[in-house]
Amino acid sequence: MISQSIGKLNLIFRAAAELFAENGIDATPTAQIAARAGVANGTLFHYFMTKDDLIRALYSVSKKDILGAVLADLDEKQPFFVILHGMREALINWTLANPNTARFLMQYETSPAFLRESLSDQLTAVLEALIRLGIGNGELAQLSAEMHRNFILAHLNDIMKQIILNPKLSDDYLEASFLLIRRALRQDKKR
Amino acid sequence: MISQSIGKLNLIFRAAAELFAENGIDATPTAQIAARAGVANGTLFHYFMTKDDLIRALYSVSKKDILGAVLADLDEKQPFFVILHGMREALINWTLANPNTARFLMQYETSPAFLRESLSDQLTAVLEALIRLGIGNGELAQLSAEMHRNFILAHLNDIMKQIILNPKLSDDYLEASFLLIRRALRQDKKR
Amino acid sequence: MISQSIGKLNLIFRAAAELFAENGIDATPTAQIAARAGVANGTLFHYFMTKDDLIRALYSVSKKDILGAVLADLDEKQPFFVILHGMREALINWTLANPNTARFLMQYETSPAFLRESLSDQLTAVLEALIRLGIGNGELAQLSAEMHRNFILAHLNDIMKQIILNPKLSDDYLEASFLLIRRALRQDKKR
Amino acid sequence: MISQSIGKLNLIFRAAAELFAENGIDATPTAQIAARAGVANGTLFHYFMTKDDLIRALYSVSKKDILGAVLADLDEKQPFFVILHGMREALINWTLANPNTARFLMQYETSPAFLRESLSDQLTAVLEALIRLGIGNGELAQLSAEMHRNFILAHLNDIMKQIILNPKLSDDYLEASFLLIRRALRQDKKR
DNA sequence: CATGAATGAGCATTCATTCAT
DNA sequence: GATGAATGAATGCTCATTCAT
Repeated sequence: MISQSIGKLNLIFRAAAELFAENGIDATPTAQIAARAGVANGTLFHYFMTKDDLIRALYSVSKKDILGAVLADLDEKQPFFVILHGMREALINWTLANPNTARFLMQYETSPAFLRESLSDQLTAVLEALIRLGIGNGELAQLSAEMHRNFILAHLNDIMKQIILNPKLSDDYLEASFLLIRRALRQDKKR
Repeated sequence: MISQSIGKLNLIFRAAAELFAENGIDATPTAQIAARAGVANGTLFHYFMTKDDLIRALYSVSKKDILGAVLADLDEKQPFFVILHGMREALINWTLANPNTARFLMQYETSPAFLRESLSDQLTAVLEALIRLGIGNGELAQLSAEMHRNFILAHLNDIMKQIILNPKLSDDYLEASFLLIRRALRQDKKR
Repeated sequence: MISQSIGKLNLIFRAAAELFAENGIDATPTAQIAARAGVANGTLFHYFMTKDDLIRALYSVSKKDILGAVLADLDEKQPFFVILHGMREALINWTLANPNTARFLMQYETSPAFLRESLSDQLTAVLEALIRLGIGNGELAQLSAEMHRNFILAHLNDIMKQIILNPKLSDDYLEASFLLIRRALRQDKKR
Repeated sequence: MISQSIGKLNLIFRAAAELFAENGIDATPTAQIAARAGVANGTLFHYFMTKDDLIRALYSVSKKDILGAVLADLDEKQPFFVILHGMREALINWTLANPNTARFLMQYETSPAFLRESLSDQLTAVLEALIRLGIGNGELAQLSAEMHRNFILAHLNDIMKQIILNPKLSDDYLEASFLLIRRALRQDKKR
């Protein structure tokens, strides 16, 4: 057994994401997760005290992963829509590479348990900072940063959902839809 | 027994919507639904053969209700954005009046069970028809009806979610956000 | 509605016998019996206070019916084996005509509830009387009436089971098997 | 834990046989079986996926046991009726030693679920082979092996039932009843 | 008599969690 | 750490029985 060990913990995470995506979080027994991960039933509870712990840990790890991907290589010197386009592209690629995790995230963030927390994440903060810059330098319309942010987040969320339902979404469609965002948010050329 | 009978079936529907919204669909035992509805446990299964049947029936009824509200009083003679604005207003009012049902709908439509069906509803059809008219008479940009439709549905979905999280969302905010949609989709004045 | 009424009670009896034979006594819900009988659920409990009452009543009626058939036209003047052959023939015909009731009887008489009673019926009595006559006049072997009786009852029971499993049992087989009984029980010709 | 462990599985089998014999298969809740076996409710379902699985497994095990007992020490060199007598004795002893299992077997083999299968077991096969030998060497009457077999099986079944109802059945009775079988089946001395 | 909606105790089964090995 | 047998509280569902109409 030289080193094929991905680590049981990661095997569990992977199995959980798969099964949560396929059958739903509540509909997935821990025994099934352990089985697909190839570990014993009890092993899962060595890593996570409760099933809920596993869910929250998976959420935390996944969120960090997706944010890392979206916020990487972010060059604040670029124009706003160039940055946004890059972020969106990163999001799309991550979703294509991690469809199960994406589906798990969408599912979890709609659950009553999660909505009660309704935490604002790092993306919100970065986005708002960029938006303020964009409004300041005349790229974006004179609207509240909140409005811009919500609009953008709604779009990103929607794109993610569409990718999940149809991974072969054409580049043409994606580019055209980005144009709509741009038209909505940019400062009017004249006056 | 003067006449306070809303009917046990509706009591069950109401109780289910409440509890599903509060605690989640899977986290709600049928016994709890029956208790809150004020009926015996077995009565629930007199109306619905399984818990899943109840869920689907509630979804079906709720969907019909929300669509009825949104598509009522629809005057096709009006300009596109006037119609759209009216539909959005109806949606907002319905959501404010039926917050539990709204939360149930959002939850159910994210579930793997539902995504497998991924049915397109009456709203999709009506919207596409209106969009074609709008494109035809120059109100809307020369983009695919599909693109317009997805953009609008994403917005409506987002507004609904925001209303649920914050029912006191200001009219100013709502009007401004509608403007963004309009800017994105309208035909550019000048060529 | 001139007179097609077989009477709800008999409809219930018939439906119960059918379903008990098909699926087992315990596996048959009263609701199903009522449904097949074409009466309302509650109606069944107008005729029988409990399901158990229905079962016992059906047993009582069925037992009377089968005994009536087997003991009819019994001519005590005839030789023992002629009488026995006639009784067996009546039993076979009754079983062929009432397969469901026959299956119900066999099922019920094996149930722990019934075995606790272990009542001896009219057939036992009649048989023992005939046996004593047969022993007396030299037709039957000099064995206890109990032994003869058990032997005969075991055979009748077995024939009934075989008819149920295979209604087309040939006459040749039946006649040959009767010969075996006769050989077993008759008085040896020579001393 | 010195060694009194009979194994939970066997504890469950034993408890099930007892309760099935006492109260009937359908009338026995799994919770009661688990309780009498001294294990937790869930443990039963660790060994058997469903109650029906438990029933079938108990039947399979019991049938193997009784057949093992009846077919052991079978010396084909002996005359037919000596062999048959030995088999019957083994059956009687097994029934006396395992009354609960015996009652369970009789109950189960009368159930509609079982009758649908109506499998012929190893005993049938062995018996038929012996019968053919017996017919061949002139011990048995010139009748079909099927007829002999059914006659014998009916008798064995009846003896088992009598033992269950009255374990103190006298040896005299048993021997006399065996004589009847012999008279029925043996080849007539004189041509 | 007849109905069938309503009841609730009872049951099979599930599953997160524990723990001795 | 790792295992998986064992646990028992929780849950969906069944069904004999009741009763108002």
